[in-house]
Amino acid sequence: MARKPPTKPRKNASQARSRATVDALVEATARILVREGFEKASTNRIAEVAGVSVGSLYQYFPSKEALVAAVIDRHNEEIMGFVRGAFVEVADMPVEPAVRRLVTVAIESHHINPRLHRVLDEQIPRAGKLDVEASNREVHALVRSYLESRRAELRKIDLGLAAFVCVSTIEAIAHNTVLNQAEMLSEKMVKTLIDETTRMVVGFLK
Amino acid sequence: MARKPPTKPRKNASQARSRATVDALVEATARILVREGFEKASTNRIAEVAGVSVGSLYQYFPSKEALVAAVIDRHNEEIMGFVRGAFVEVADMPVEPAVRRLVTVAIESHHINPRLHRVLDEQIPRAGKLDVEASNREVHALVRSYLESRRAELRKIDLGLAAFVCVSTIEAIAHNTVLNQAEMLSEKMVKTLIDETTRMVVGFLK
DNA sequence: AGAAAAAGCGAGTTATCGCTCGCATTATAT
DNA sequence: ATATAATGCGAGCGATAACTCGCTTTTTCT
Repeated sequence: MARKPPTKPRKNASQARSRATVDALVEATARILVREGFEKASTNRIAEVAGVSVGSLYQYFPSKEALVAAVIDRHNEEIMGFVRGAFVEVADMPVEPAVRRLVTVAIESHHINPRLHRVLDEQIPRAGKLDVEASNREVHALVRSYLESRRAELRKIDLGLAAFVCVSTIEAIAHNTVLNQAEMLSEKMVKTLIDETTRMVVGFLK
Repeated sequence: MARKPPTKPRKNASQARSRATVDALVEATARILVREGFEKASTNRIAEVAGVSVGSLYQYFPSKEALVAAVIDRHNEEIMGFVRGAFVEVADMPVEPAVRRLVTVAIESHHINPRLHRVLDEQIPRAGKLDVEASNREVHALVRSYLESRRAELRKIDLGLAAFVCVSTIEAIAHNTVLNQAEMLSEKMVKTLIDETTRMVVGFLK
């Protein structure tokens, strides 16, 4: 008897239907954030929408913040999936088409879940925002290493600085395009915008 | 007798020491945001730090949000003061030095109260963020009208689009420079960054 | 000086919300 | 079958925070 000490510190991994519970909780949180806003996302409400009890919620998430962080993480990973794929695609391309592709992907990736993206951007008090910062660093590193591989095509410039400028620029334009300009963007406008952004960045690098 | 109906709807203008009270409240809010963070900025605490009572607070501000909005407004107006000045300076300059000046001002303006700027950016759930949006529109209009006045120097390009790209780019680089890269920036690095950003934007426009 | 209005006060009300805890149900192991 | 662990439940506790209200103090006006 007494195989093991019951080990119940809090927030354990899962191995069956508990997975479903965790998923339901994260999904419910995302839905509430989108449909009712951050303020309405109380733990009781989240549990209710997820169809589980508050008690269950606290078995898997030590705090409300952890839950929101999980939503952010999930969304972030979706986007990073796209982005990493783009860098693989682009690895052997010359600068101009590569930049064009990356700009396009930056804009597309903001379309994954724009309503959630907006809420996360505008309403969530990201204290440490460790995840986002990690993604930023990763993107920076990816850009930098691509630029290194194409150094021959580029003018003399510090690659760290170049990567910083490229990432900031492309991200900002993609972000503002999708979130600020509402969704009233014609296909053609977007095409023009991609052309112009590409032109600017390529002109800067060469 | 009965000169006027007592008119006490809430949140009236002021005409004496009440100005001081209002100022103290806004200032206290800003200080708490910077020193203790958004979560600690309760109305009771704000009143305490301002040296007034909660009751007085609610005579001038109908809600906590109104107070935070006032802080945002004040900070925004400080920055917009700089920015408007820059556009006056720049009005008769050719594109290259004008862009250089605007990039410099964008970076400088993030140095006005960086700690507050960071808190407002990271911790404040800006619901409508009407003020910020208004500032954005104003900056966009200023850039656009400058570009119009220099149309002869520019390549053929839609000026609205050009303004959008310029504003997004310069703002993002300034923002990331001051807030993300910590404050570990040498004078020389900043100079290089201004050079490179100017080069990119000017190259894009011409 | 005296009255009325403006400004200020702060204990208390009300409500919400994060989170716990003891117990019930379901799955796994022997 | 029965013990043991895993999962789930939800009423309720404790804390906190936004905001009110009746009252006092200060200023303004005549």
